[in-house]
Amino acid sequence: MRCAVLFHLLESSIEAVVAWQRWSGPSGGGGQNSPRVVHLCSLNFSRIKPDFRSANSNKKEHEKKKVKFHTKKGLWTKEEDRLLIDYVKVHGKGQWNKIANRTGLKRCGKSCRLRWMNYLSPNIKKGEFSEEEEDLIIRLHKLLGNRWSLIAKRVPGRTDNQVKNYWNSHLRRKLGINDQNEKRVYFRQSSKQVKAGDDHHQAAVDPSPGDGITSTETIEITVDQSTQQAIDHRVLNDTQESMASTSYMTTSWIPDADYELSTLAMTDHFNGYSSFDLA
DNA sequence: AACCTCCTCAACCGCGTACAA
DNA sequence: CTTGTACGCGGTTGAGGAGGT
Repeated sequence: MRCAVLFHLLESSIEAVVAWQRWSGPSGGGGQNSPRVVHLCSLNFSRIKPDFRSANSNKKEHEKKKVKFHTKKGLWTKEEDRLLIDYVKVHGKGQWNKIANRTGLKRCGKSCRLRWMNYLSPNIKKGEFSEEEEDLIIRLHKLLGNRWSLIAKRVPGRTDNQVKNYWNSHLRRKLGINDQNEKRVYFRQSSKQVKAGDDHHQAAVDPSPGDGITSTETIEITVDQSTQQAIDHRVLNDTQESMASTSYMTTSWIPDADYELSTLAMTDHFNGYSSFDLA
């Protein structure tokens, strides 16, 4: 019994760390996607530039205005698609900003990339989501939250945009989630900081559909110091074990995505099924 | 048939990091 | 170190279609 509780707390702790990573980034949403790295024991902020936004904003405004006069917006026509497909056949993916010059297509590079990645690429599966895909998305979302790119990487043939849209239009309603009553669970730790410099020791965890918590409930779990140390120790050991066969151990730096997929495997283990089923 | 409402999803937007010059 | 460019991500928007009245 005590063991089961410990595992539960351990799982919660892992999810809290993942959630904190997700929630602690600079506001605006974009920063959590690129290959950010986290330190195994102490999270390191040195790679995050303090005020990069202001440095870039003027330049980007200028860029935006410049582009606005020349680029077309809105839905793509078949002819535009054909031009883009022909371009990729010849030049491959990348260099999206050069497409306009090379093909006469009046679209910005960003738009071209998006069109290819989300629609034209032959690897994309179209049509209805299967029950297996749906189940997979639900489970992955439970663990990773709105990290659509990470989720999409584990749903073959589906793009982050497809997964995101499917979640927002189908699964949210199916699971009874809406903006007003999205569940948010808080873990309070009495003696151990989850987040560097955070005196309140709180980490918000994404809503977990189907976990039996009603929509308006808030759960607070208080963990005493010794228990927390045991959890920390166990988390560290298990994480290191899971990484033991990889080169990550040589530096103890882990790419963000791999860290989370490792976490996924661990939590799957505690849930009673293997993450290999997910692939 | 006309109008309205709701839903879906492709596309846009803002912001982030990486990297080369 | 700064600047410019490229690329990637999540949140949001809005056109267009479906269904109801």
